Amino acid sequence: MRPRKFEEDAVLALAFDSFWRKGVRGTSIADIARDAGVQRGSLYNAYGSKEALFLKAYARYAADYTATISAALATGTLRDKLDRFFHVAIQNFAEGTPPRGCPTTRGLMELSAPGEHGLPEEARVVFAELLKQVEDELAAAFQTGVEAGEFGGDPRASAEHILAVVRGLVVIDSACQNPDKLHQIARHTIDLLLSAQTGA
Amino acid sequence: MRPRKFEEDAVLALAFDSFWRKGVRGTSIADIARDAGVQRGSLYNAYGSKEALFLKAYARYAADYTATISAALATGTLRDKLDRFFHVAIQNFAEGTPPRGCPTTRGLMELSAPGEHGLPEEARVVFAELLKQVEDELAAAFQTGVEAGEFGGDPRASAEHILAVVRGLVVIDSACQNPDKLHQIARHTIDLLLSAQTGA
DNA sequence: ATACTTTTTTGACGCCTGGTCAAAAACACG
DNA sequence: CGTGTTTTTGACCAGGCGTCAAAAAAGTAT
Repeated sequence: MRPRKFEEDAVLALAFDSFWRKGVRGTSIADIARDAGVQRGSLYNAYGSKEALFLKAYARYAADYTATISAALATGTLRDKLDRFFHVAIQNFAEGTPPRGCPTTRGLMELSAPGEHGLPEEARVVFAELLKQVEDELAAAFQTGVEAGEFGGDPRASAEHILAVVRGLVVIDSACQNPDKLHQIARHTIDLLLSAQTGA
Repeated sequence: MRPRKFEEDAVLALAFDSFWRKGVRGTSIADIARDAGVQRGSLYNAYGSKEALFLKAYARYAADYTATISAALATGTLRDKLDRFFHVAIQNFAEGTPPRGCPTTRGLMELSAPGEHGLPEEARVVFAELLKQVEDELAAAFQTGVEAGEFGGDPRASAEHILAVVRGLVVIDSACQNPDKLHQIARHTIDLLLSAQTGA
């Protein structure tokens, strides 16, 4: 056996940074190879394809992201949790100049029809799992709120609602580049959910 | 002068269909040229670049789309309007097998940083205009609702909220391919907005 | 130590894509 | 019927993904 000459984790981090900023289709293997000081062929030998490399790099990101979300939903009142949730979610994609955007959302829009060239079905599953996990954690937070008498609505429906709004914020930010507006919408969403169904 | 040999409108329609299904980066000029029975060079002569061709094709789509939205918001109670709005919006991107997705949302995620290769800043402006127009029409519908005593919330904030949810539905659909879930979320959103702030 | 095995690395190759360009062809107009 | 303008055409380039066979490097067994 011969060991890898390059730092696998460093390459993955570096590659994902580019995928994050420019999308999968927008980044070339040659870019990654140059930045990493590695030959293109080595990357193909190690990962097989650009899409496979992306999936491996995305797994690292997903673990980080869900950990951050979990932390935001760990303690405090339901309102505290939702405030922090929106804060970290918005920060994740609205950060940087220009903002990096959301790799999950961008990835979902880069999915290709079967047979076409692009992100494979496998990627859809991975993206869907991340969304599901976030939704589940939100639902759990609402459920806790119900049990604590803070909330009277449907936990599942509310979680789905929040998830939709957050995904929408990603898209809206790409169009209008105005973080304040995002936070306004987030605030309004929280008020709507908490005020409407506190007594039910 | 020598007139164009190809039907400009037919080429634009054909091109946009491909952009819609596969994204701008995912469609090649060669594909469009082959489908249209036109030489690649002719397209470059007529439009200058793939991005410019997309922008021209997108303008046709945008006019159609906003007309559809306007029609949905034209008559009936506020609830009727919102029901129809979500219906046509969801139909627009969830139709087809596989669903075509939303060209505006996909386009926003294909925007490239200045200097990079991809959809230019000009495209962002066009996308933002479409979103703004939809938001304005929604706000007007809410405003009418306020004047008719059907609604007691903030028209602008409510319009922004709806817009965010719809954009989110596009993304969620890409991940989970379940139109029923989309309509559930839409229904929940409408109920939330209308029930919470009817009396205020 | 030396040879063998296994894996990685390397660099050349093929094919596709966006884009350019100059020459040829087609049309309108005087 | 010529003239001039525009479109069309086809060759060309750079850069992108992916492949492959040969070379190099390391572990392992003798």
